[in-house]
Amino acid sequence: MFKELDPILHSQLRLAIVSLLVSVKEAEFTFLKEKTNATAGNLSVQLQKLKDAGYIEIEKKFKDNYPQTICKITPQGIQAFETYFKNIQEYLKPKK
Amino acid sequence: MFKELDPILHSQLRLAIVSLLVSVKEAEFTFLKEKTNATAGNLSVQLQKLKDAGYIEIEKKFKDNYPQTICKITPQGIQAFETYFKNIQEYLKPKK
DNA sequence: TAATTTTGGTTTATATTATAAACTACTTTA
DNA sequence: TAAAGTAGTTTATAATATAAACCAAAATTA
Repeated sequence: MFKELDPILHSQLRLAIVSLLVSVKEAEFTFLKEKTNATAGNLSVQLQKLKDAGYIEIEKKFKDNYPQTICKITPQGIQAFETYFKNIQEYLKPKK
Repeated sequence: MFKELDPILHSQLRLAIVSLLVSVKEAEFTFLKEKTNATAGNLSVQLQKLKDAGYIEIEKKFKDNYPQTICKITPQGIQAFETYFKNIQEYLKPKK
């Protein structure tokens, strides 16, 4: 009845990150930080976990002399998000 | 943009419990255990947390000589579930 | 130009959570 | 009366989330 909710995605901040990335396809660290209201430390840790899970790619560059971290969702990440979406519906809709 | 997800409800097992209780209004411990596939220990702990939060009421009786734990959702619990439902939509729908 | 602040992060320490394992208390069955 | 089953609770541990502290370079200010 209740399917397992992917623990990587069932986290407020990581879900917000992935939610943003599925739409924009590419985002800077600072953009994600602003949109999610996360602290930099927390964001850094959670991005690393999403990367370790293969759900996002992280590219580090320099822009205007400053370090810049670019994040992109992977096909795996999209798939995981869609599955999470499907599975949580069961928890949200009233049972009969 | 992203609203806070009530940490009491943003837990796979507690969300499943509340999801069941909003529909049935009253359920036994053993019923919840079956439906959620939780271990008894985990279920016991999470029910206590939901009770501490004021989201459910727990009544302990005896039935056929055995202890029986009956759980009911409270108005606060229903309210919290509805709010959680609303808030998580933002995380689930694609951003524009 | 030396000190201070800002930017864009990472690492680490801690508090909170989730969970399983162990335990309790009682009942039924053999 | 010993063993197994029912219906839980308590406790110990592992996993998570998060903030605080830290780092390095760039920019600003004095």
